[in-house]
Amino acid sequence: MEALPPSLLGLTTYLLSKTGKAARGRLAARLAADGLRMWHMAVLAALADFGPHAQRDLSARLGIDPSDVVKVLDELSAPGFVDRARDPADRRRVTVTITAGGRRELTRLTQEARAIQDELLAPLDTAERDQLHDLLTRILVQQLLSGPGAGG
Amino acid sequence: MEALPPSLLGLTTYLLSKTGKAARGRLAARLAADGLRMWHMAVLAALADFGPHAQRDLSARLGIDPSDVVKVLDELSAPGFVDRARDPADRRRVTVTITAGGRRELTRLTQEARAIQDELLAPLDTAERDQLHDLLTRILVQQLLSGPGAGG
DNA sequence: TAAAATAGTGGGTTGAGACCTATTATTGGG
DNA sequence: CCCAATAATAGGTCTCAACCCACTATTTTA
Repeated sequence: MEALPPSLLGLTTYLLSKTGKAARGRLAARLAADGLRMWHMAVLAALADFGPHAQRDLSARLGIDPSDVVKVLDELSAPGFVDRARDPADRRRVTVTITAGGRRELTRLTQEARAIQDELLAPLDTAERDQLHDLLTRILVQQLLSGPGAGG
Repeated sequence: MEALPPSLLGLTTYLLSKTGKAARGRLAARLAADGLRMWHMAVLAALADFGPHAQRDLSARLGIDPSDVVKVLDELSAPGFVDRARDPADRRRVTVTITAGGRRELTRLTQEARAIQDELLAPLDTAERDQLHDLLTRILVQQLLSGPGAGG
């Protein structure tokens, strides 16, 4: 087994990048089996957790370009995972709502994500998994604060 | 501040993917300032840590396609970071060696990677950073064993 | 009520990364 | 000595993600 360069393995940045890629890759593979990608799951999750959104609000919440939201929703509404309805109060807006089928799909995807997670985190015991989750959460929170809307 | 969906934040897979992307993104940005990408740094690190390689060996060690190695080396030899010399013992092979300039560049890149790391891991204390590094290392090691050359 | 701003949409571009094939030079086995 | 395998190389393809601009419909504002 050819070893990877210690210069790289010593960098947490590199480890994060590499394990993150593995996580993303596995998740993406499962999503692809349903013809979906990452953003599809994120949009379903946002709609399930926070209720109906105008497309613009989905864009803002998830940090995805408005024109890309359109495309993702096109693909989510085709199999009936979301409903798009013109907002009668402001007819420029389209209110997006998750359907029962969409919720079922999200549940399925979430279960599969947990299965992937169990494989990925196999070398860690429960306490270590919680620890990892906590550390990553704190990093991400800081990212969100210092990143896009910094200084608020 | 619009919150991200808890459905996603509860998945370690998602956190890994997200923080990994942040790490990769920041590192890539610094590399891009020197006209380099991830693989350039990985190749320099491999050459610095393990000495000269035939291109095929670089390909095997880093898990990068042989034809992509060619392109990366083209770009590393232009600024003089590596030397390519035909192997006299087997004239099909090209022995790639890192130059003094290449080592200097790698040192610079590594320092910048550590600076990025300090920003990224700012919310964690030293013990927590070590802990994170350890957890990620164990995940990655398992990845490498169960992944490409599994069952050896 | 005319002009400016906003929401959604369609149709692109770009860059990275992974992968694939054909070609040339060289080596080693039959 | 001929053939198969190997090393490097050139020149592609494909997907994903992240943008960006132009256009239409609608609402808000001055």
